[in-house]
Amino acid sequence: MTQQRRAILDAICGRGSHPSADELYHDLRQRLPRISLATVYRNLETLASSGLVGKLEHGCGQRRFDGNPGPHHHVRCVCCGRIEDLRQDMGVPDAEGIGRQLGGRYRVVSVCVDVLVVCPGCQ
Amino acid sequence: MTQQRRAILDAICGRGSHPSADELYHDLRQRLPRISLATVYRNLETLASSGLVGKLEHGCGQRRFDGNPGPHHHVRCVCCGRIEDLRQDMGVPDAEGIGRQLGGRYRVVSVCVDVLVVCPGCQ
DNA sequence: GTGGATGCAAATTCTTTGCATGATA
DNA sequence: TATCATGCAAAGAATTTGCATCCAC
Repeated sequence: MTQQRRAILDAICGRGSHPSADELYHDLRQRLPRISLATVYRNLETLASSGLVGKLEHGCGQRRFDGNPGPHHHVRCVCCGRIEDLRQDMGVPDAEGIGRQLGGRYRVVSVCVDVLVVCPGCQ
Repeated sequence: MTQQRRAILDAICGRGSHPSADELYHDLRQRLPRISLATVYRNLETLASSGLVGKLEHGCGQRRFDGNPGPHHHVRCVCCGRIEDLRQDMGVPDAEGIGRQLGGRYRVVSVCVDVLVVCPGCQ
């Protein structure tokens, strides 16, 4: 756990939002002016594969990361691109429930729900 | 509706899978050797915005397109990357149901569910 | 000291755009 | 004929990789 990796983890958890690698990079440079974008990408990948952060592939061209690695869903505004966590499960079955419905041939890793909306600010 | 656009629509509907722009491009060159990748991208965008095909942003780095534009969910294998349609709704509330639960402040456009699995072939 | 992590730059990959030409209605 | 679509090539954007150096254990 290098100071860069810790700073990246702090930055992503401290934000509470769903930043892109580039946004994190610009934030981090205030604390660590010599940090490189490659380090941000490499550490996000490392942190994601060890389950400490989540990776969102739903964006328009650019990947977002999530300081909350637990299972939860997202609301994404199709106008401004902002992503928010969905607190309740909204009645969506969890991985086990979906797995049962699929009949056991698949091992279900996770269930990702993305609710595309026009948010109040964009209407 | 040019012959290129029709060929692209045929190719994506005829496949039944969820090809990337590049896969479609290579398929199409057998019929239209002079077609360009830019034309494929432009037409997929056009077809998607007129609702004739679906766009999947969930892939790893590369966008996939869907010949079935209606609302339905997907199963994606985290090993081989294959995407399949999920026929049943699996008990997931539809856009209206989610909209009600969100309390009316958001206009819900669609609900995308991605079930990440290890498929039978990859286990 | 050793192995993994870093910074930098270059390379890759996917996608979009500019522009002259060609096809369509 | 006027308009929109195409092919080609170049540009752009996001991400990854090669490599020498540096840091943590």
